[in-house]
Amino acid sequence: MSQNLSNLVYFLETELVDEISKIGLVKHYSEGEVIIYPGDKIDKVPIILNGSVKVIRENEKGEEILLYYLESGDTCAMTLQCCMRRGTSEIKAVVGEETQLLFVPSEHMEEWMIKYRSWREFVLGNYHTKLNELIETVDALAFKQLDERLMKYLTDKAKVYGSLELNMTHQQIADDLNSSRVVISRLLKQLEQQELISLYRNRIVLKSI
DNA sequence: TCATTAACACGGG
DNA sequence: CCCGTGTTAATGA
Repeated sequence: MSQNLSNLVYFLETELVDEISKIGLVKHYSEGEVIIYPGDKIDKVPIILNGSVKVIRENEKGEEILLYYLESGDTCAMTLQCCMRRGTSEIKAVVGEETQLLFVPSEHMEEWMIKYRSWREFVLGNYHTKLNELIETVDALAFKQLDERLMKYLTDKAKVYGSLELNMTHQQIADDLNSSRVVISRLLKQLEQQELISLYRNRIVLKSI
């Protein structure tokens, strides 16, 4: 396990990796499982060993928007921030595909931030990339038309799964983008005519990322 | 004007 | 067959 982690986050000090492997707890999740609900008390920091996790913001009506994905070697910036303040979660975390998470009790966070330069870099690096992804998402929501959002959604998915081939229905996409299937079907058809994608039943193939 | 809802036919798996 | 897909018409924001 510690081997697994040090491969993902190669610059962590060996001393730190030892410490993590001593107190860390590995948990396995399958697709669709909810790891964190809004309002949950956070006392552990997750690090993604493999798979992918969707970080989702929910309003009071239960409507959702996808903030960003977490992938191997990522930690959740939102959760970390919760841990440091000993707060509750503002977000929901759902497993995208089969995932292994490494949990580290949050009481070590402050100490590690001071003690380990590599941990600081790891955390700040993650903050940086996730904040940028969040800005991209905000841009897409605020400024882009649905067709551009759809294309971003498809390429994001392709990146997360590491494949140009996506197995999902138009309805699922419509749900994720808070739209209707009619619109998604029409836009996908347009993208196909622009030769950006190919459409099949339950399957969409991107020409490139 | 453009999205959503409902309705319907087609056909792939 | 079942349901995902492609379209259309009516309605609403």
